[in-house]
Amino acid sequence: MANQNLPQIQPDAAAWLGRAQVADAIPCDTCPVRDISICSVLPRQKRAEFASGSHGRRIAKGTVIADEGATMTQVSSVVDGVVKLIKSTSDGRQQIVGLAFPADLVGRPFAENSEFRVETATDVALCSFSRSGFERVLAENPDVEKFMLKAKLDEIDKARAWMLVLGRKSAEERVATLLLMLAEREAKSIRHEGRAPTDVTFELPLTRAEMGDYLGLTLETVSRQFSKLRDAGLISFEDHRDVRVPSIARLAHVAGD
Amino acid sequence: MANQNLPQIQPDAAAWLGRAQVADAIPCDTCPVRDISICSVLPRQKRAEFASGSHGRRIAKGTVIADEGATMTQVSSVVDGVVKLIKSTSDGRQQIVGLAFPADLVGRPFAENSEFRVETATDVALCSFSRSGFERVLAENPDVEKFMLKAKLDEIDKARAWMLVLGRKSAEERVATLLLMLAEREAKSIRHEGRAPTDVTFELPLTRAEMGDYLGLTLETVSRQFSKLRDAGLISFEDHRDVRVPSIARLAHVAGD
DNA sequence: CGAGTGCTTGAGGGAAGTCAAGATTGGTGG
DNA sequence: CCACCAATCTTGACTTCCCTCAAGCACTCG
Repeated sequence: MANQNLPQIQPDAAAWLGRAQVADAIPCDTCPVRDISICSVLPRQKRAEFASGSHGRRIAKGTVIADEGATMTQVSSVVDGVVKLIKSTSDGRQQIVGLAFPADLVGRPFAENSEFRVETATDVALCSFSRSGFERVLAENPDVEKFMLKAKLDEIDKARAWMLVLGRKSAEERVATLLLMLAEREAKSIRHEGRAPTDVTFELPLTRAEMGDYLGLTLETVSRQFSKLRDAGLISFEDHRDVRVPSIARLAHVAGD
Repeated sequence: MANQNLPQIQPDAAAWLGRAQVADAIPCDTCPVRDISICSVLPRQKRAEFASGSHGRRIAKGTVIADEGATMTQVSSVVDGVVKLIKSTSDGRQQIVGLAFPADLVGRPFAENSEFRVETATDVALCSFSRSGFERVLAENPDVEKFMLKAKLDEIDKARAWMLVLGRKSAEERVATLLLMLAEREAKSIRHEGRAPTDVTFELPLTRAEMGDYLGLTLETVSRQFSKLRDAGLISFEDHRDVRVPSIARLAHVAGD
């Protein structure tokens, strides 16, 4: 019960930002999510403000953007990487209650404090508004508000779908469900010419411990289920981080629902 | 694993509506949620349309308003009673992924089909728009859209908070968390003169099986935990449905987070 | 090359699930 | 009004799945 993967030390973001290979921010016109993120409905001038001098600014893996219960003054769009939303009990158990992928928004308009810890799972690129600035944009641009409402309605559906995973699925089904979600995301992202592939290879954005925290399992159970799925031929590994899913359909079958 | 509380037969709503004690709908001007529901920002004329000739129309307990995956043409505000949102696996396991209380909205604008089954847990009173009508109201009334966005942002926070319950809490903590939620709701509702009480008595809106489905437990485990909490003096029963919580604070302590 | 981090695997235990039997309650019809 | 039936709830005995604790391996980075 008093288990879990306690908060890790947070690296020095400033130092990280100085590292050569990540110094460059992503400009709007080559932004990978410019057509599907909130920017697609943002007036040109507001978009410039959103990116606020540092289009797609880089944040190191493991950086805590906001603590649970703490003030959060920014609303951001994820341009690249994965962000974790984490809730904890007083005795240190923690649960990842959401993941934000590119084009998703993190931050909470109309509320002073964050309901959960917001922490980068990978190196991340963000575009940010101040919360008040974002609220002003919402009030002045009906299209933006409608976009946000639709996005949040989708987010609720996804959160509720995950409640079925946490409440009723076996360890094997949970792990398969997560892999399926990542595999489908990957398949969709590479459906350039023609249809989406059924055989995909991708890098896991989370450690075993993080996957446990997302799935309501321990890291050992996650590891065991990976081995089981590997032995059953449903997945294979290059190394611990790179997975191949030869048949998304077969994986979906194991995932349950 | 292949457990769970299968769908019950749905009573004849028409017959039910004919019953004497429930024939009367609730008119707007005595509506218990007129100041806090979406009606508080709805123009007078739209409000009349929302209630559409049958202000606070009555629906029998156990009625399925929409099936998982089926078309849902209405968006409704709960005036009285409790509505369950249920997701299922193919083999019949089910999870209540949300409860809608008075002033909450049920239904999904901007989507044809419902992501989950929507079913009344108690006798319920509703006000409804057609989905298309509701979308029009949203487009034409920025205040309404803003109200909806804020409501949905709160709903996401609540759904995420519940993910911590499902992913990381023990059976005892889960049951205590549910009781705490209901007790706090009750305390808030009767804080007429002065402050909210710390000792409350209320009727459980769900059966043991339904509570199990909400908490990711079996009905037997829910029952056992009730007995345990009773023996510990944290709750007491009039009968199986009426609970007294003598100290909300003590219950909150057991609930964890 | 040693320390740190992340991952895997094994052995054992415990919390919750499953199966089963009764008790209680509430609704219905005689 | 009472008797019966179905639904709901409680409790017990047993089982199982996942957690806990522990050891060891692989890879990366000073």
